[in-house]
Amino acid sequence: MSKPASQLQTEIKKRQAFDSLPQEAWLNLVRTSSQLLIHFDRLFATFGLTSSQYNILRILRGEGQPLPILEVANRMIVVVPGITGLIDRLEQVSLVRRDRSVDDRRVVFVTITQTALETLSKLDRPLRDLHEQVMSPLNRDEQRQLIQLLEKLRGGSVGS
Amino acid sequence: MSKPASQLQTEIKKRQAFDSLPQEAWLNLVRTSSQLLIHFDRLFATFGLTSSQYNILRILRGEGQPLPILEVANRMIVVVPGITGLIDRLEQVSLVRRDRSVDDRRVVFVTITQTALETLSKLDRPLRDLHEQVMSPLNRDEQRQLIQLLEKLRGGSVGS
DNA sequence: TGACAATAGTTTACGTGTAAACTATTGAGC
DNA sequence: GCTCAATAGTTTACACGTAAACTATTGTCA
Repeated sequence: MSKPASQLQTEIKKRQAFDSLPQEAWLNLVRTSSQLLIHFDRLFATFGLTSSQYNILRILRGEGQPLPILEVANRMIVVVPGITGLIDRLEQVSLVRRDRSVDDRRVVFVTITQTALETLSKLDRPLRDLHEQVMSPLNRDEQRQLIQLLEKLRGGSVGS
Repeated sequence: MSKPASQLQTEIKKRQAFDSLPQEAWLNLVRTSSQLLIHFDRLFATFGLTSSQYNILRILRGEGQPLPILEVANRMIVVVPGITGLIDRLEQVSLVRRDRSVDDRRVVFVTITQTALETLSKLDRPLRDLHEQVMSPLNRDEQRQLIQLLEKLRGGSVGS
């Protein structure tokens, strides 16, 4: 029985050591992300939103004008068919509007409503605070280091 | 118009810079994890499994003996009600078996089947290779650095 | 102009994650 | 021995994410 080799290993009560260093890195990545995500989901929930819904609204606000549905989908990590239901639900609670384009009747523009803009502005501050909070275990240098490692990781080898 | 400040910023066609460093770190984390996850999902899919299903089977194999359902749930990140359906589906395709305990008739033990063990063993090598592959943009020192940063991040400030 | 490929979006079907309410069984205290 | 809280699991209801098949519209090219 060797001493507990790593934090993650202890957390998940794993008996053996990790199969490999890459595996340990990978599991740490997934676990950290999913664990911190919970806090953001909760914040959004207090405003009656989900993460995905918030992301859509944020994209629309950032753009400042109506966007075709598929363009919204492209800017999310979301796959095409999923976007329909998301927009449906946002439309039901009047956070966005759908408008068929006159130029090309295939495309549907999505417009953010005033209500949604107000909700978003109420969310800005708490969200920013939460970012600070979850990242607070790392100082600014470490945060920059992390960013650099993740960018390198994403940029490399495995396409798309 | 300032020059593109970061890779992620370019990827998501964001106009403004990030609101803050913690936000940038956070978004990098989520995006990296979800992006790499795709590759693992695909590998599991070629064996007719999902990530969650694989995780359950792996836990059962690691344990070497039947486990109560809630114990399995605890070792996953999964919330209690979710586990029922997962086990249901695995049972339908004969990868696990359910056995009600005789000592305490409330608890249900889950047992991994021989078929599942064989599937898992076929998966071991390709999975290990995939771990290597997705992590290959980082050398071993960088992987260790990443692990250390993530552990520090997870260990800090935000409870639960 | 008439067939046909490409594009935008929706529908359907399935697996999963979350929360809340519910059933069955057990154990503890009186 | 009976009541009652706690524990193990399931059910239900809803929001996604993914893939495949489908509709509607447009553009191309002969």
